[in-house]
Amino acid sequence: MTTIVVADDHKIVREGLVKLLEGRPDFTVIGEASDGEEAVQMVLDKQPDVVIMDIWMPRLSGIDATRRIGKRGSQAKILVLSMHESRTYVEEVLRAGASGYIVKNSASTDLLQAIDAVRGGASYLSPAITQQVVDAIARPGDSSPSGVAMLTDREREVLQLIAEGLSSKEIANMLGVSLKTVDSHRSNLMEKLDIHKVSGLVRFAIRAGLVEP
Amino acid sequence: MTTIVVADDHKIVREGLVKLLEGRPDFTVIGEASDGEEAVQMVLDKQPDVVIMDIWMPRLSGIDATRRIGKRGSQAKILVLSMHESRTYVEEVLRAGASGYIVKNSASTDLLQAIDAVRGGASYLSPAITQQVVDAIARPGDSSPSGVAMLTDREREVLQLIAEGLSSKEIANMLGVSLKTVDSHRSNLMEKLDIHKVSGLVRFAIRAGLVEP
DNA sequence: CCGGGAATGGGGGATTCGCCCGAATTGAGG
DNA sequence: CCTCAATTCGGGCGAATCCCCCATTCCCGG
Repeated sequence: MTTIVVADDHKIVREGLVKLLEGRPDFTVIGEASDGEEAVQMVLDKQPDVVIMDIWMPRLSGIDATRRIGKRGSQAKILVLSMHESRTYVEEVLRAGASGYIVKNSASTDLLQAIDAVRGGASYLSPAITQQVVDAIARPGDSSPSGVAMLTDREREVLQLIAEGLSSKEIANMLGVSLKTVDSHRSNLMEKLDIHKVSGLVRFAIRAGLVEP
Repeated sequence: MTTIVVADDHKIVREGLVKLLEGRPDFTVIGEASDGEEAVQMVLDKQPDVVIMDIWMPRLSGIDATRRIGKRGSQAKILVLSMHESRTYVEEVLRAGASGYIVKNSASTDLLQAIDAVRGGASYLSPAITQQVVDAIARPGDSSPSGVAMLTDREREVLQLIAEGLSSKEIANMLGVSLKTVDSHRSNLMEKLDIHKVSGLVRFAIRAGLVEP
């Protein structure tokens, strides 16, 4: 028996995934989350065997959620679901602690196969991206994917929320911290990225895969 | 004999195009422009038969430049060159008055063929995107390209420059108008699009194809 | 010929941003 | 144990943004 949590901001996608998973009697979906924060809470609460995590999510990206879950000591295996095949995402995701990366183009049988793989402690990467990962390993020198790696978890979160259009005050309320703290993070990440305008931050966040265009 | 103006912000691309065009003795490149403003001036000045126009350009996008050239009564046929194959761009471009749309992936023979076509008063669309245009025509109901159509030329320019990271003051200097005028345009376009944050404007401009991510 | 949209310009004010200065706490790692 | 990075929070200030109000000029279409 394998217990599963599904995290995706699109309800229809979630429902479709659940339907797919119901095809396997030994799979049980024990929870659904519609954003990163909710996913983290749910995983820590219900301790599933596997988490199917969308990479794009409001409030907290799938990458950050993955990072947090790992940091809190959960044993849940995380399988990241993405519509993109570019190398930068894959590296970020794996560095964040995910066990698998599967593109949304994959066949449903691939998804089931991927779940079995990560459940058993193995890794799973979609065929479409394995080659790119191999390429990345082949030349580890240029490991500056886009600059996101320079940022801390909190800074990445703040950057994402800025790019989503929230003001510092709104971000402060959402994260439950002071306006001044958000302002510090904003200053620090601007310094690190050497981008000093909102417009530049938004474009960077899009390129880095933190928000949708 | 066909006279041609080439407009592209990348020097190497321009030079490559010129080399390609030199293969045809009946083609003469009579000018090169590195941005939209320069392209408009040059076309009005030299009255070429055909303009090869990149869709991405600083100061003034290829779409806006096309729209202006048509408005000034020039008889030049405009062939838009783009690296993107998505439908929204094509619609915008054709609505702006271009005679052709060719993707940068095309073979050089296709480019020459396209020039001949527009020179003769015909239209040319890259094979890769014709199907998408047919689809768009098949269901004319959803003719809400993205909202850019609601904006005036000037507003689109200002939006592009905002998304490129310029402040209102810098935009005013670049366009040679008052800060207050830019501020007016900014307010008006935000009202029209119902987007009241810089981050939202940047994402919109990227989706609309005005700036690169 | 006249209305209206577009572009131009201006005053003023509330709010936010960007950056300067500072400091306390916490936790991971040498 | 001690250090350092991360995170938290504050005060203040100049600049920029955003949103009102307003006017003039020009040009296009009815």
